[in-house]
Amino acid sequence: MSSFDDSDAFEAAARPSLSARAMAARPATYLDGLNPAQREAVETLNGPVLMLAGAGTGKTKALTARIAHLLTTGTARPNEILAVTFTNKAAREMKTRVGTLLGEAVEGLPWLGTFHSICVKLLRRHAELVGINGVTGPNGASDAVIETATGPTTHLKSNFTILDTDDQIRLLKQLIVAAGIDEKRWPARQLAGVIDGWKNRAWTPDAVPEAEANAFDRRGVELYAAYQQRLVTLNAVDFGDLLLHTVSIFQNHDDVLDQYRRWFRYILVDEYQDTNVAQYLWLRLLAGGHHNICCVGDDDQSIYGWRGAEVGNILRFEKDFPGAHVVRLEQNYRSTEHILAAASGVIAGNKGRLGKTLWTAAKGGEKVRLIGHWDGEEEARWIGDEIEAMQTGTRGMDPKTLNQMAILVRASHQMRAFEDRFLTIGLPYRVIGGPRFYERLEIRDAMAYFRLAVSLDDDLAFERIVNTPKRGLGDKAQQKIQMAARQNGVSLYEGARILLEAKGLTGKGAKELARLCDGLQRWHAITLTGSRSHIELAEIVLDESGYTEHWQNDKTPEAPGRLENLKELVKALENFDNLQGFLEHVSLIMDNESEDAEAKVSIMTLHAAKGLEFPAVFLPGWEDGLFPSQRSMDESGLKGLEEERRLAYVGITRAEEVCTISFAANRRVYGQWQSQLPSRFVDELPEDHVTVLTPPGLYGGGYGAAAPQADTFEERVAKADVYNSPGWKRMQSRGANYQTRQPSEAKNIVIDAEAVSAFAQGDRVFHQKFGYGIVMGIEGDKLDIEFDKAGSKKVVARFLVAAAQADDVPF
DNA sequence: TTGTATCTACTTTTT
DNA sequence: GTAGATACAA
Repeated sequence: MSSFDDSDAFEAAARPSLSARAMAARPATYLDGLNPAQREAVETLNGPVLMLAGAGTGKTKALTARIAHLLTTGTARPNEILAVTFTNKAAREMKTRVGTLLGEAVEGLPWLGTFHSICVKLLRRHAELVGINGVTGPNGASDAVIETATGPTTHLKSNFTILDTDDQIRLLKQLIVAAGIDEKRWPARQLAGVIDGWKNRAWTPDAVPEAEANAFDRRGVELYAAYQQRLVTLNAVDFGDLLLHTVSIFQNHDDVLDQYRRWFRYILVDEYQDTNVAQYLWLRLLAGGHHNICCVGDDDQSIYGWRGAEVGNILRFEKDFPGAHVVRLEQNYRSTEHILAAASGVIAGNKGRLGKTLWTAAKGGEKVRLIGHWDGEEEARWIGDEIEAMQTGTRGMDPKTLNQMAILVRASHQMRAFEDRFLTIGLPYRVIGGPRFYERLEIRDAMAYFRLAVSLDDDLAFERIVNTPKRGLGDKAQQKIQMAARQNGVSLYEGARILLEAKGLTGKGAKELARLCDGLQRWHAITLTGSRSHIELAEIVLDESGYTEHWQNDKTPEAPGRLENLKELVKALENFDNLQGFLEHVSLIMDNESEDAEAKVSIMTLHAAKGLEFPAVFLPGWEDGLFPSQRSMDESGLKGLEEERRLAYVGITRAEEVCTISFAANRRVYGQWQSQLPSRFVDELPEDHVTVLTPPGLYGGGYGAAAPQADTFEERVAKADVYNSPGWKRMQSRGANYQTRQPSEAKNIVIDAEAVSAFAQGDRVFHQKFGYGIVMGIEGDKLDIEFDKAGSKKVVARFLVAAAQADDVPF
C-alpha cells in the first residue's frame, strides 16, 4: 500500500511502464460490449465531452473504457490523466476496473482520486503560496531542501494538518467565546455551516459579497476572517480550504496554473452534477488550455445541493465549453421494467430537467412493492422478517443472499430501529457510512499524541490530550496553561513548561503535567534522531502516555473494540516510512471499508447509496416530513422538494429486481410518538407498476387500521423508564467532545404496578430495548422474564421486573 | 477536579 | 432518545 508515496508523481512521467504495457493490450477487451453511445463517449478523445448518463446505464464502464482508450492509443500517459471522483470508493473502483481492462497494470494513474485527495497533493506542494506552511526552506518554498538533524538533507513538503468537522467546530467555539459573542445566538455548528457554504462558493473572507455578509450580521464574516487567521497560525486547513486554497493558487499564480495545464492533458470528472462552485472553477481553470475535459453526470441524480453543488454546472456545460460533444446514455441495464417505470414516474414530477428517456430491453419482473405499517418498529420487524424469508425465496421470487439486499434510509437516525431489530433476531447487517475509522474518539486521541510527538507546537493536539487520560488538569489548570502560552507568545507545550517553571501549578496536576511534558519531549527527540522505528515510537507513546492503560481500565462495552482500533492504527503505520508521512495521509486512507466475508444486509443512507446497486432494496420511512424531509422543504422550498424527489429517484433506481417502499402511520420523533402521513412521493408512483402488500401486523391491519387500545401491557412495558431503574447505570465523561451514557447489563426493569398485574405466566411480551420475551413467573409484584438474547435466537437472558412505586414512574 | 443528576435543544444528507 | 450544558455533591 505504498502507493500513497507523495513523491513527485510528475517526475514519473518519464517512465511509460503502464502505457507501454497497455499498448500491448488488445483494444477489443475494453471496447467489447459497449453500445454505440458508450462507444462514442469513449472514442471522442479530444475536446469537451459531456456524457449524460442515466441511472444504471453503464457510465462507470464507459468512463473506465475511456481511460483505457487514452492509455492504449498512447494519447496520454498515466500521469497526464486527471480523473476526479467524489468518493474514495468510486476512485478505488475505477482504478481496479482500469486495471482489469488493461491486465494487471494498476500502478500509475497517480491523479485518479477525489477532489479532496488531489487537492491535498497539490496543496502540499504549494501551501506557502497561501501562507500556510510549517516547514519553510531558504526561499520560503515548501519543497525546499532543508538541513535537519537526521542527515545532510531531507526533502520536505508542507506539513499542514487537516482539520475535520469536530476540530473545526471546537476552534470556532473558541473564537466565538473570545469575541465575546453569545454562543446561543451564534452556535459554532451553524457558523461552521455558513463558512463552509462560503468556501464552497470559493469566497475568501474579503470576497464574501455584501448582501451575503449583511445577512449574517457582518459578524459572520469577521469570525470567518478570524478563523482563517487562526488556521494559518495553527498551520492547518479544513476540508473547504483544500479546494479554496487550490483555486486561489490557480487564480493568482499563472505560472503554477500553466504548469498543471501542461501536465494534466486529459481531465475526466465523474458525477459532474455534484460539483460545487469551487470545484467548477477549479476544473474550468485546469481545462482552460486544451478543453480536453470529459464530464459525466446525471442531472436527475443531483442530491448534494445542500453541500453547494450546482446542477447549473451540468446544464451550462455546453456554454462553458463551446463545441462540446454531448452523448446521452439512456439504455438501462440494471433494473426491471417496473422499477425503471416507477422511478421515471416519480422523477417526472420535477421541472427543469435536461430530460432523458431511460429504457430497458428487459421485460417483466417484480412490480415495485408498497406497504404501510402501524409504526416504525413494526416496519423494522416486517422488513427483518421479509429479509429472512427472501433468503430462502418468498412470494415466488428467487432466493437472495444477504449481500444482495440493502435498506436505504433518508436520515441516519432511522437506522437504529433496524439495528435494534436485527440484533434481536440475530440478522447480520453492516452499516455503511457510519463514523469513519479516523473519526473515532480513540483514533483521534492517538493521532493527537502522534502529532504532538512530531511537532511540539501543535496546540490543537495538545488541547485534546492534556487531560486524556485524566491527569487532574481541569478547566482551571488548562486556562493557566493557555495564559502562560499567550503571555509569552509560545505554544501550549512551551506555555506548560513555563508555568511549571514558575510553580504556577501544584500538587497532582503539576506532577502529571511535568510527566506529560517530559514524555512529549522524549518522544519528539525520537522522531528527530530516529533511534526507534516509527512503529515502536507509536507504541511507546501510547503506553507511556497512559492512553492504552486508560482504555484497559475502562469497563464500558466499547473499550475492547477501542483497543482493537488502536492496534489497527499502529498496524497501519507499517505502510509508511515515518510518522510524518502517516499523518499526512491517514485521513485519506483509513477508510473503514473492511471487506468482510460474512454475508450481511447493508443499511445506509440514500446519499451513501449513490452509485451502488442491489438485487433487493428496501426504502422505509416514506412519510411526509421525513421523506421528503421537512427541513429541506422549509429551507429550500420547491428546490428542496425537487432534490428530495431526485433522492427518491436515486433510491428506486438502486434496485435491480425487487424494490420495496414502506411507510408507517406512527413514528417516534425525539422520543415522542407522532402520527405520520404517507409521503407525497408514494402517490406519485405510477399505479400500473406497483403492488400493494398487506402487513400481517400485530394490530392486524397496518396503515389505516384502527388504533390499538392504548396501554396494552406491551406498551406499558415499552414505556418503562429503563434508565432510571435499579441495575441501570449511567455513565458520562466530561470533556469537550464526548459524553456518553451507557446502561450496564440490566437486572431490573421498572414498570408501573398496575402493569405488573396485567401479566400472566407464559405471556409473550415485547420490550423496546430487549425485544421479545416470555413471562416465566410472577412473585408478588415481580415478574421473571426471559428475553430473547440479542445476536442469537436462543433465549438466554433472564430479567427480574420489579414494580415501581407509584411516583417512580412518570406516566 | 471529577462524578452524577437534570435540563434543554435538537436529527437531513458528506468530502 | 440523545448529547451537551449546567449545577452541585463528593
